[in-house]
Amino acid sequence: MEKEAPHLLEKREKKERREGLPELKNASKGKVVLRFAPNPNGPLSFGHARGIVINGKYAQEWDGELILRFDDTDTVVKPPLPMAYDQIPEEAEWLLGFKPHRIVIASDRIPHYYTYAERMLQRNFGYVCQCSGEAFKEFRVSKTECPCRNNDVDANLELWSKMLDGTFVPGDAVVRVKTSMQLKNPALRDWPALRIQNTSEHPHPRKEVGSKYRVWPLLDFQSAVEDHLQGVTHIIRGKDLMDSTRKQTLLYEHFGWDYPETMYWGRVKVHEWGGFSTSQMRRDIESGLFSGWDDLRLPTLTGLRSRGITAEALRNFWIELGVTQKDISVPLATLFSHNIKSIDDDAPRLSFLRNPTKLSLKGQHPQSISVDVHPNHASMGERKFDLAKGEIWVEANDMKNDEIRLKGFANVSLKGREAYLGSIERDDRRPIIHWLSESNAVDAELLLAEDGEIRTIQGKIENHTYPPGTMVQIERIGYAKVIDSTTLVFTHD
RNA sequence: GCUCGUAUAGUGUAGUGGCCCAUCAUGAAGGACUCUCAUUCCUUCGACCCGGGUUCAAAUCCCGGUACGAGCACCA
Repeated sequence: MEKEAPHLLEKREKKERREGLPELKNASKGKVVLRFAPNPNGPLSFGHARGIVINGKYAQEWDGELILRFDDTDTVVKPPLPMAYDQIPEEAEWLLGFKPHRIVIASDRIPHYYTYAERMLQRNFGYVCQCSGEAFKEFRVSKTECPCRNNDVDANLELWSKMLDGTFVPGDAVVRVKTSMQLKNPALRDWPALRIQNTSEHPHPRKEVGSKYRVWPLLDFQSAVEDHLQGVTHIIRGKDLMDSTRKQTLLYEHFGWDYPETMYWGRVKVHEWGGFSTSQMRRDIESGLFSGWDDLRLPTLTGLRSRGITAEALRNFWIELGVTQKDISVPLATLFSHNIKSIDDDAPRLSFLRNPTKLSLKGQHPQSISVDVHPNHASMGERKFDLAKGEIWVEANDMKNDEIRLKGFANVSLKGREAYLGSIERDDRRPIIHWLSESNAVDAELLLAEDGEIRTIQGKIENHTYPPGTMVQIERIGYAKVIDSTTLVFTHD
């Protein structure tokens, strides 16, 4: 047996747990093109981060390209926000650590979409439909073909020109892709590809586009054509777009193109946030409910960033969730644990006192004492507390015990507002508290997003010179982000 | 209603017919270290939706059920 079938004797290797993202099908090094296509109707949100991280990670792993595409083809329902065109690329770069390789703006590419729409009409796999939405809905449900379906090519071209020249107004006509009205899935039956928008009343917010076009492609058509034009090889997106894939595949068959490989992820909810939409956030900001897109309470990328969540934490978080099609609900604690891993090593320790109470030191004490900036990294230096005045601050809450230890300093016995110095050595298990010397304490505020509100906690902070944006750990409280020398934003425990 | 999809510990996740009385993370509990309620480390807890079938063998394949989600927009 050893000679004839040695493989049967070999102990099979223990399967190893797959690390990172699942294998990309049909991929070859250097030839992968992916895209992330948000509607620029606001800055990026937490959910968008998944699209950027996953697509970006694959692009990186396969030495390919990531396209950032603005799907800004709606000027009425979800009109784009001009600032988003600048902000999104910056946010994407912050999150990825590299710039997207290409940026495509759909509203710049309308002529291309017209070209393919005309080709579709000429080859007779598309038609101009003058039925109302209601009327077509009935055809769709009853699997019957609408009369417009039998227009000949010339008639369609004639109607198409009326769409373009303004003879038709929104609702008068749309261009449909001929699939089949017999398709099992109603969503796929002769789906709409282009429609008319009233761009005099609702101009496109980009000045260079404005009211230039009346006819605009719908997502499925625009995206399908653009993916082909850009040579996209893999589409990874939410599973709510599964039927989109099926619609687009039918269009690709008409054109004789090959559809990219696809992967989908399910819906993600965050326990603590529930649902939110870009449009709703936009209204709430405009009405003054939130201070801006970077409001600490908002699940936008910029909001999370201002709260102190790092790009690295976000990346690791989304990669850990992977690309499963399950609909999931994650607790913020998961994101926070990634964030702690990302910041703790570099976070200087700082004291912040809530309800500060002043005590006077009684007994012999040194003029100053020094403690580490970071307990695990002596290289980060020391901070020095000046004790010449013999006055210190502690949190009122910590005065419940009379016998306490001032961290890094000495044991004290409390008698009212007087603290009698005891052993310098730690010789018992009394509670250890954080404290500040009077001369090193500055009035300060700790901002905290909680239950949809921003609470301000007044207190005393240890004087420091860390630049804005520095992530610090406030001892016994949690991690925070430095706004200025006397303001902190609480990140998480 | 029609169509599509998903179902593994509290929460995520690995697993594509035998390595699985099921991986890893997070969480919870306990402990070690530590002059922070931090970090790090250790231990423990805890799961294959239900019912059939195929097979020598099923978390893995098939059928049915159930639950949840999505699409059926002249939104993206």
